[in-house]
Amino acid sequence: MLKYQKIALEIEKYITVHSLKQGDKIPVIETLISQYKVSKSTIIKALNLLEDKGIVFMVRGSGTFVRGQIRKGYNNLLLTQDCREDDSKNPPFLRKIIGMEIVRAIPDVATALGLEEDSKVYSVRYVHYIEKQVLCMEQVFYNKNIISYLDKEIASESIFNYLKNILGLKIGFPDIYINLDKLNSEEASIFGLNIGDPMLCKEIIYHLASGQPFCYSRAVLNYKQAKFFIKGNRLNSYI
Amino acid sequence: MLKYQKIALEIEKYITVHSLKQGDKIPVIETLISQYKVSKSTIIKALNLLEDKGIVFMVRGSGTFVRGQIRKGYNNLLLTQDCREDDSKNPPFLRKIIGMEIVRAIPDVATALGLEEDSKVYSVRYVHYIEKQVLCMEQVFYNKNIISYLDKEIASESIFNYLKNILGLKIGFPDIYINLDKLNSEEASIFGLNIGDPMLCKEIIYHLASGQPFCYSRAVLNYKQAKFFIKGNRLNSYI
DNA sequence: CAGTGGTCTAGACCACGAA
DNA sequence: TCGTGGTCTAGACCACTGC
Repeated sequence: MLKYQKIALEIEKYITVHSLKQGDKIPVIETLISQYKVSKSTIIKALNLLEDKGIVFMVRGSGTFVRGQIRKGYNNLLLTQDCREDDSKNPPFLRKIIGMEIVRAIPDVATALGLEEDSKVYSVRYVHYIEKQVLCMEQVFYNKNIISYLDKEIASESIFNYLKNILGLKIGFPDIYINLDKLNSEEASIFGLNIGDPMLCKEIIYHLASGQPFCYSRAVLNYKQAKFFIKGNRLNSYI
Repeated sequence: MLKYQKIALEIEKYITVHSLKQGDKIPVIETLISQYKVSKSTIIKALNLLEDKGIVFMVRGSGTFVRGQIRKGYNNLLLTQDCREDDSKNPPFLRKIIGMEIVRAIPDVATALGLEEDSKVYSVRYVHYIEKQVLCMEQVFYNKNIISYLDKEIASESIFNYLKNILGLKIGFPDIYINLDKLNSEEASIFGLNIGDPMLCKEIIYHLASGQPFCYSRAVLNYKQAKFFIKGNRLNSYI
């Protein structure tokens, strides 16, 4: 683990153990330099990392401060393809595989993964539950040329860890798409909602570090649970 | 304008004028160093900026490459409180003020802006159109202690430019919240949709660079137009 | 093993906020 | 004016990709 990542983690821990709240100040850069015995750039890089994650904000001439918590019940839109973060404050989150097969890519899937139509892909279907209520139905496609082997056991755990640790793949960046529609009859019956009720469709295309897309996830979410937040940064403020 | 920002802009322009596509390589860092006559760190900072904006991705040992374009009809979720980016490829985007007044903050607004209940705030209501169709209804609240004067003329233009350039305020970071619901009768009639049809509610709390919230926007969007994308980065990939 | 991105350093100098 | 964050430099050294 790199120095600046490690320092970022420790500062994050510092904020937790001191129960710092929105607006509380964390030690100044000079202090952190002598505490961690690294150069100024390294400290700034660590703090920038925390700023990008929405944990602190830095004010020139004044200091570095803790950024506020988010409304209850909202989930980080950027973090996972899941519907809810699984932390101790929220009710437990459950995921079940309801099917895994090798299929031929339909046009949408082929486009997302940059493949020829009818190429072989793994298809894995999940249902996500929260307190026995259906939250989200997800279908995930993996490019079989890249992930040559997959089974139900691997798919039940963290596939991405398998890809990283066992296959040695390097995960890069996701493209995320959001749109709205009405539930069809099949979806409505699974969610226990009515036909025509709102639903949110969240599609994610994951790329390897090399830029090649390898995973396409399409999730349909129960509108009552589809609550998300994003902590923007300076970049996102150019109105 | 800072060196690294300027260089980032020029590289962005370079990509445009050379019509570079997904996966195309841009000049290596050494080349950019001698071209712009700056240090390596400055070039890397410029490229990191472009990477954060989702314009390029960098692969160690290999090079820096252009990141792909996004599906048509989808809008950047992070960029504005508006519903659609106003570029030449999309149909023109129109915004109309339908009311401006000074009101007392109701609890939701007071919480968002960190004010006492019943504090004075500006309320500005907009309707956003796309090709004569109603896209989005937005109500924006400004803390009157920070923005002491506002009028309809200013509110019709870019308020944020007014805040930056005339009032000298420094804009910081936004908190963005997304949730779904059904249209009520009033909303349905404005959109020309049916009661109970889906809608997306997008709330944004804008903070000054000092961390103080100064603006709270609540927008209700036509579900047929509520199509968004986000270009994630490495950070967003820890599944 | 050459080419390329990435980390880290030490230090000069700048820009901004608060007193 | 002083404390604090931010830019920029020059260069050493490291880590990964692809030939």
